[in-house]
Amino acid sequence: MTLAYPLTDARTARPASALTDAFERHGVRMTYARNEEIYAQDDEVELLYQVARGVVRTSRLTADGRRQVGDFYYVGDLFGLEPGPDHRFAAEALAECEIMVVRRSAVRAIAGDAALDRAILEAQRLEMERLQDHVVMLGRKSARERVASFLMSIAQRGPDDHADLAMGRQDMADYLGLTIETVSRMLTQLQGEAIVDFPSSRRFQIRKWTALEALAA
Amino acid sequence: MTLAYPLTDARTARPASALTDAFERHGVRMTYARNEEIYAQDDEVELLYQVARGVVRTSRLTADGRRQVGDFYYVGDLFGLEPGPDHRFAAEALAECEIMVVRRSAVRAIAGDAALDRAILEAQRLEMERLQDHVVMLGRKSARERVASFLMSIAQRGPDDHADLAMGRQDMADYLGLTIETVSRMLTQLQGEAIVDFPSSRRFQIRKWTALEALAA
DNA sequence: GCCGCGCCTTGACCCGGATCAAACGGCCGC
DNA sequence: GCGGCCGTTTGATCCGGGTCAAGGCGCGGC
Repeated sequence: MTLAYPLTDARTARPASALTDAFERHGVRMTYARNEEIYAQDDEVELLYQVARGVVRTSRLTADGRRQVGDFYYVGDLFGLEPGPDHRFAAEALAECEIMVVRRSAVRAIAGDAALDRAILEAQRLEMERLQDHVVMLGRKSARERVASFLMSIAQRGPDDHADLAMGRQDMADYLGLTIETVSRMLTQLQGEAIVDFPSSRRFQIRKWTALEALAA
Repeated sequence: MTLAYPLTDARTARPASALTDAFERHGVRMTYARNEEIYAQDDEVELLYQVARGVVRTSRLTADGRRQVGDFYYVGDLFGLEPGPDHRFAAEALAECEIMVVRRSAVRAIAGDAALDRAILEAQRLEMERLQDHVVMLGRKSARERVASFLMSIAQRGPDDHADLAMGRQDMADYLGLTIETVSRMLTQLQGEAIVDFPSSRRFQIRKWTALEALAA
């Protein structure tokens, strides 16, 4: 993802500096290569993570190899906040990433840091709301609607109407509960209707916001 | 739901008495008729609820009338724990219910009640894990697998292998992201294979646990 | 008993999305 | 510039589950 403006948490639209400070003071900066695993499914939950550069995806593999992507995390986002004793989703770097990492115990030790506390609660809230939306989407939306919702949510992150997809078609498909072919077809279809425009396969622009909004349902 | 054993929280297998006490002291007991709304989608979050009798379902309606059921809550379960300022799912009584209700502010006032705090955290953890499982199910499982998982999860609640469905086929379908006809067909199919047995439409017994487990994936 | 009403099941058909297969296109190494 | 590779698109076909339309069945009212 290209950073169009200074380091802020795009999801809360609040400066992330207080949070970032806490991570700088108490945490470690790690670098992960493309597709490298940050933590595994069933790993013990003991760390808290923040994206400093790059994009992260969480995913879960079923016994027979089907994959469901949980979510994507961008610069400033906290992740790894699962409430149970171990991770039910793995986390991987979508592209080369820098991740700030702190131990849960360190978090507890510096509890009272109001900015950090607020940020964690806020991240948990977002996590849950996105899970709820994900359930509704997977349970009740058509392929076309899922793809439209996805493009909307990406586009809403940036200030202008041009946006970059950090992930490939397979990751989109596994997030949306579809196949790669269906995702591709829906994109072609939306482009054919001049609702969106893809100058390249990873970059797009929304041409008809209202049409896309109506589809996203 | 028929109570097979004394009032305990079936999901945590811990006696619910301490929790129940807190609700008795600080809360109000309410009665709701079948299909009555306990809180609405978009209502402000201000209360905390516990099922004392009956079964509750949460659901969300899209603009064009499609419905997704979030989850079902049984005797002892806490619900209404959404972290945002307002409810994204409504809650309704599946059958006649008694619900213990306390204000969030009262909860804050008696914070430090260790049993209550633990119970709330535990309920939040369960909520999130069930959302995660729901996402994987809706994203990546076939109709047959979804129905099988659902029956498994119901059966696991009770001590014996006979179980009652508190909900009708439409509620199951809306939980599983299917239609009522598909749910019915899958049940007939599983019964045809002697994996489960339905002596009546709301009561069933699992005959081949391993087969069902394999299906539930 | 018998009717009526809700809920559930069954059947026939259709369609959206999966599957299988091939072609396309951007990008990197040479 | 030219191959080869990987990710994406496109095409043809299939099939799981949705849709539409009848029955069946249990239950309560009369």
